[in-house]
Amino acid sequence: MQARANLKIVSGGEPCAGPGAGRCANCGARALSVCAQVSDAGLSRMEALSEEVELRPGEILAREGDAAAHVFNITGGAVRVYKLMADGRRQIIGFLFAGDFLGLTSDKDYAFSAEALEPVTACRFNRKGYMGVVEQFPELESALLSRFTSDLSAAQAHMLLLVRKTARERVASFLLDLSARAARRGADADSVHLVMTRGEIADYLGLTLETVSRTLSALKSKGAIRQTDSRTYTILARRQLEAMSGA
Amino acid sequence: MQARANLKIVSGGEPCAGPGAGRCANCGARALSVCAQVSDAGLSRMEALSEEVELRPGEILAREGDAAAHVFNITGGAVRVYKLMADGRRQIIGFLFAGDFLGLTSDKDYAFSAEALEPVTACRFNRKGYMGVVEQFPELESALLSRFTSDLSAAQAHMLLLVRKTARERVASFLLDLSARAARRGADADSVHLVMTRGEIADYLGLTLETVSRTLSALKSKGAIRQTDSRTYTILARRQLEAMSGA
DNA sequence: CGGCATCTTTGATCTGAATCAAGCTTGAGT
DNA sequence: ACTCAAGCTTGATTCAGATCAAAGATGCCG
Repeated sequence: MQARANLKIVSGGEPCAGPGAGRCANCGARALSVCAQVSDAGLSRMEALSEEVELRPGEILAREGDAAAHVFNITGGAVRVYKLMADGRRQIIGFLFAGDFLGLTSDKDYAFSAEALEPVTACRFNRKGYMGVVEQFPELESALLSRFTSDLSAAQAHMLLLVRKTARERVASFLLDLSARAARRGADADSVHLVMTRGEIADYLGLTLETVSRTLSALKSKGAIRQTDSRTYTILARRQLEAMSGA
Repeated sequence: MQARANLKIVSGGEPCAGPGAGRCANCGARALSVCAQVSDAGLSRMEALSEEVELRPGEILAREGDAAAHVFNITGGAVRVYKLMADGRRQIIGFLFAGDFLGLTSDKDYAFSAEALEPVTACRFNRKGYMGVVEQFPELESALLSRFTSDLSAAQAHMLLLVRKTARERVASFLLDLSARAARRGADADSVHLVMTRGEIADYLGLTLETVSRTLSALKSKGAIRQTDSRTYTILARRQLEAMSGA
C-alpha cells in the first residue's frame, strides 16, 4: 500500500520536494521527523492503522458533531475546514494542503467540518488507534504537542487579523500567507494560485465575496499584483504587499 | 510551601469549592485529575518545580516574544491574554480565572502577553522542567493534549463569534460565557461580575468600548439583564439572552 | 471629605464594508 | 461551437458599528 510511504521516517526535516501533487513521502514524514528513534514495532503498528484515500471535490472528510473517527495526513489537493452557525452563517477556519494534518483531537467528536476543494489524496488513520500509538512514543507525543501549539498560535494570529485588520490588510495577508505556503512546498513563491472561490476566501477572512473581489482589483491597479487568470496572481511588489498587510 | 497543595491529586473531578479567591487545592488538582496514577516520585518532582506567586494588577506574567520561562496555574484573580499589532491595535485573546493554565506551549517563546487584571495568585512552574515531567507521565501528557484540544476549539468558536456575530450576539455570548465560568467555580451563575473594563471587553469581542456600553444598555432596557453596579449584572432572562447570542 | 484620574454612558455624525443589482467571464457538458 | 450554470467584477445604495464629542459616575489617595 502506497500510504505506508507517508510514515517512513526520514533522516532530517528536509523540505517536501514535489510541488504539492501526488504522493509525497516526505510530507508525512517531515511532520513526524522528530521521532527518528521510534522503534520498528511502533512504526509498523502505525502502518497497520493507515489507509490511503482519495476524495473528489465536495466530498466531506469530517462533519462537525460527528464522532471523530479518523486522522488525515493530507498528501495532495486542498481542503477547507469550517464551522457553521445554526442559521447558516459560515466561518472557514482554515485551508489545508499537502503535509497538513486534520482531526488531531482528544475530543470524542469533531468540532468542525472539512471538505475537499480539489481532488484530495490523504493517508487516513483510525484516530483512537493513532492516539494510542502516539501515547506510547514520547517523541511522537511531543511532535503532536508542538503541532497543537503552532495551530493554536496560528488561530490566535488569525483572530487578530479578523478583528483588527481592514479588508485590504486581510487580503494582502492572505496572499502573503499562501505565498509562504507555496514556498514551503518548494513552488514559486511569487505565483499564488487560489484553489478556492472568492466566496470561500471571504468566509475565511470575514468579508463578503464582493469586497474580496474589489480588494484584489484595487491591489492589481496599485501594481502590487498581476492577474494571470481568474485564479492565479503574481506578486509584483512583495515589499509593498507586506506594508499593506499591517504587521 | 502552600503552592504544593495545587498539585495534590484529588480523587474525582469534583468542582472547585470556593468562589474563586485564595488558595484552592482542587482547582489545580482538577486540571490534572486524570492522572490519579502518577507515582509519588513524579508528583514530588512536580512539586519541586513549583513556586507560589502573587501579582498586583497591571503586572505582567508573560510578554509576547520573550522566552517562555514559566507555566502558571492561576489559583485566584483574573488575567488578560493579548496580542498587539505594530501600530498598537490590540486583540485580547482571552481572560483567565482560577483553575486556568497559562504558558503551556512547546515553542521557545511566548506568542502572546498576559497581564493581571486584579491581584492574582498562581502556582508557577519552570516550563522546561514542567514539560519534561509531563513527558514522563502519559496520563499527564494526555491531560495536556485534551487541554490543547479544548483551547483550540474554543479559539475556533471565538473566531466564528468575531467574524459572523453582531454586536448584540457577541455581548450576549460573552455574558453567558462568564456566567458558565462562574457556575463552574461554584458561584451564582446568574450574577455576572465583570472584572475587566468596557474597553477590555471591546478588545476581546472586536468592538469599541462605546458599542459594548450601548449594547449592555440595550440588553438592560430589553429586560434581559439588570445592572447591580457598573461592573455587576444579573441575568434576568437567560432564555432570551441565549436566543440573542446566536447559536 | 475633596480632588483628580479613570471609567462609563449617551448623543451626533461618519464610513468601510455589506447588501442589492446588473452584466460579464469561464468552463464543463452536449 | 453552443448552452447553461457557476463564479467574478463593478456600480449604487444602505447600515452597523466606528469615531468624535461631551457629560456623568466611580473610586482611589492624600
